Amino acid sequence: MSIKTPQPVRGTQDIFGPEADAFAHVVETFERVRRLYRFRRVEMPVFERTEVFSRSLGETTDVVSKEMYSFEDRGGESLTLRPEFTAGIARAFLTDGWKQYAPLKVATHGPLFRYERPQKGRYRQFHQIDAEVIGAAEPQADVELLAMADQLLCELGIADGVTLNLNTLGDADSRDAWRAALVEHFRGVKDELSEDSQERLEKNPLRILDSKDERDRRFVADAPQIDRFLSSEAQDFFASVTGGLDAAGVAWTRNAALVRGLDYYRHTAFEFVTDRLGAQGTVLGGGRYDGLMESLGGPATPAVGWAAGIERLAMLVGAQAEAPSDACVVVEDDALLTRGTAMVTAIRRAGFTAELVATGSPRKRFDKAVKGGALTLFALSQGEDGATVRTKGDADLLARIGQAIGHPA
RNA sequence: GCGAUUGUAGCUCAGUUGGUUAGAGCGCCGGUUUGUGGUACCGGAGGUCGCGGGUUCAAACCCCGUCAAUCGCCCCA
Repeated sequence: MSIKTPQPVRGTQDIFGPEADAFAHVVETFERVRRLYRFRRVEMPVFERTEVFSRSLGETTDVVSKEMYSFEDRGGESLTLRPEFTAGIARAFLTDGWKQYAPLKVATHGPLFRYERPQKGRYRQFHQIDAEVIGAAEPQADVELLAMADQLLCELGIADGVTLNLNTLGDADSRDAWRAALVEHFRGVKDELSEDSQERLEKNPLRILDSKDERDRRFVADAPQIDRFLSSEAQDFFASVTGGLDAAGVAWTRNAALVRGLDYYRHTAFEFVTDRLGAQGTVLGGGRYDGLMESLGGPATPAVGWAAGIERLAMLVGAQAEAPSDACVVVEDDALLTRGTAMVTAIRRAGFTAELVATGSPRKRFDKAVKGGALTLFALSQGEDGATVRTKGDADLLARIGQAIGHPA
């Protein structure tokens, strides 16, 4: 009587009907494209020891302290629901000896969990597709990965209005020098920056570059560029990536303000961005993370990868109209229910999609079936001279189904 | 963590300056009509107006709190 129905957990979603079909379409397209590029499928655990993520992300960041779903299991072990794929795959590469397969191209997809405030295209349980190349130091790996991403977006039909923003963070030395120059630059005008950016100056100065505040934008425009600090090796690497993209016919735009917060990122950083999703414009993002394996206690191992939110891709794809049923069997007289059951089963076994309508007022069942939108109808009714089957719909399909189930159309 | 907006039937929404028994469309259930037929009509079920206080003779409506959703900020692996 007074039992309260449990409400869904904040930030979770129940995906249904056309939206669920759009979701499935994204995953199916990803699976197909990933095979074209010969990326191998991996299935990963949904949870890991907390260190897998805390070591790779850095112990002190907000990300680790506030935005992970962590809990203790019965043995007192701290575990965490995966907030990303990369760290878990890197762990598996080390613990499962996948080095023997290097360079290893893998792809996966599934749910991820982040304790964040939900908003458009952002949920606490969300879903990503993911692709990684581990053990490949060459810029060709970056190019292949980006070409695959580009092809995926094209095949999903959402490439229009989506642009590939590309940047390089250089190697570790380049990056450190650039960072120091940025801090110096912004410290000079600290009082004129937004409150948020004054904080960022201490915690995460690179983030000032993509501040949305007008007060910051003026100073971002003439901030020092990474290019001035790139070693010649880093310049060569980036030139190879852009050259490869041009050769592959992948359009890109240089975005010198595109950064990554974590130190393990090196060289290539990229995001496919759209203006059609409000504040959550990044549709697919990734980069080269040559420094990650060492933070997990492994040997220096170059790697590059990307991930994309399935929900966001599905929103761009748009709700998919559900395919109509090939046939609908209508039982207009309850005496014919067994016959209707036999017929609908036969149709399905013959490989046609079919629905059975046999409930509610018999007189209204036919209308209900028509509204259901099936391509053909088989209506069973009891007349003066016994049971009759009336049909309606696409003549060719009626004939094929009729033949398959041994019933003349 | 912060801000804005929104919470009325299963869904989409009306609801006047606060005023009697809170409505419509769709959907659902039943009946009549039609009988190769997506029609039309009649009827029915379904709401503690998110929740809790307050103001008032009287609150869906005004005030406070709270919860939730949406969008944005922060953050973004």
